Amino acid sequence: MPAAVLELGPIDAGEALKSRIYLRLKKAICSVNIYAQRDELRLDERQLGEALGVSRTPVREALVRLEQEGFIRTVPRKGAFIIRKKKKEILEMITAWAALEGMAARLITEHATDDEISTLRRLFAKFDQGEVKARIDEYSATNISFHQAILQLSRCELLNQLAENLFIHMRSIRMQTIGDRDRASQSIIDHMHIIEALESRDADLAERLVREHSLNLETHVAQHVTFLD
Amino acid sequence: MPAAVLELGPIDAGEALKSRIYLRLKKAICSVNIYAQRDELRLDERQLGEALGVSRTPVREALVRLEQEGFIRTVPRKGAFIIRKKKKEILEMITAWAALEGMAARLITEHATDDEISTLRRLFAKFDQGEVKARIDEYSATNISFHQAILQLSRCELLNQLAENLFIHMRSIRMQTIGDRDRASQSIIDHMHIIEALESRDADLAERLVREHSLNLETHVAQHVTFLD
DNA sequence: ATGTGGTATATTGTATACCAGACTTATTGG
DNA sequence: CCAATAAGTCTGGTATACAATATACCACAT
Repeated sequence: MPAAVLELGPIDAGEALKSRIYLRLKKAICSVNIYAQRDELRLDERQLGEALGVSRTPVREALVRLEQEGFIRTVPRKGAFIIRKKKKEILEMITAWAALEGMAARLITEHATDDEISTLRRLFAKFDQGEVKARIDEYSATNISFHQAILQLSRCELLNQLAENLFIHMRSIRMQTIGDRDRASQSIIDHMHIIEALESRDADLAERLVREHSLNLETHVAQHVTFLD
Repeated sequence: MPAAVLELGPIDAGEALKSRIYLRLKKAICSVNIYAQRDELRLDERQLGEALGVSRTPVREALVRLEQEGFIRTVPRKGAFIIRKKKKEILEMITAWAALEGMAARLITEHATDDEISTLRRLFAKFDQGEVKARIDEYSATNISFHQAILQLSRCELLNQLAENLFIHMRSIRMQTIGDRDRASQSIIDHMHIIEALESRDADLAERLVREHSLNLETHVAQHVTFLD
């Protein structure tokens, strides 16, 4: 008598508690506007464990991960504090981001198909030039999608991952600066030039445009962002 | 009676146990030639704790950090295994490295003093062209110093840190490939061109030379390194 | 002989207990 | 009243105990 053959996917036994706690905490930390608080928020292990219904052990392991990623800072015998990034650090992140995304653009000119590149153009199809300012929130989301798409199309997992890690920290900055002056209008123009460079497979130009686009943000933040520090 | 004033360096009470364990394990992992082993090495928590004279708890927290940095992989209920990098992953690391170091070179042309740049040249003063092959180990060390110096002179802490993390994983690769063919001779020529570009404050040229130098390594690894996978 | 299933063992995941350092507060001496 | 010190509490660091699960081995049945 032959055994029955059932279609069974592997059960999700994995994802340990510590990983789920890590994700929960990360989301919670990212959604707190740290810069509105007067001083750095402390995370109490016992309190967190109680709130999540677990013991301190997995909470601590999640905290170690968050520390390693730069979200929190643990001071021996004092506790874990959500890090408030210094302006200098934000600027450095944008610099590193510029380097990574520039390389991604270069790779796209070498590896991506025309079809893939055309998806970038379609992202902005729903925006007419004039509309951008009116639908600023929607545009901000599209803007973020554009940059993530660049990284993904590079087909370089590591570039994507490194940039994503930086991006999480910069997310709030990006959203708060997109509305400044006429940055949104300029942004969409830059993006179109980048797309054109990618379409014409001009690696040097694409890299330069992407880099300069990011470094413009850096200059803007350096000059006009005041809520840091 | 005045208390005696003793010259005491600050005791290393700060650095928590988990951090010291982390460093020890990291060093140990890096010094193992993983690619010589037949299959992935497993790290036994209890055994490690016993060897270090501590309990499993701080060992586990060190392992979490190592996992997050990509040195090990922990499988639930099975343990922690030293990761053997795939060739594809090594190539991606070199790509990301090229992007970061290229940006560092660009920053140097903008921020570094002539004096700082001249320290790069002095690194190679002790090598005559012909000598390089003979003193290959010494040159390999100098080579590594050169690249680290580029990152440090950029004055961008983050670039330096990101690149350093990549570098640790690539260290063994770099040392094993420097001896191949006439890579060492070509290397020193490339380095001199890079230094010249930095001295003439040509940002675009310096970035390009640095990037191409790294991407040459990538091509070499892609073509000639066989002990991965 | 081989394959299936159960049990024993080893090892990780989680919880708890205990310790040490830091901050707070109260008390005492000036 | 102020300052300094000591005690108490709070919190993180570490160790240990307990639970869950994977692996290996062995017995039994086919």
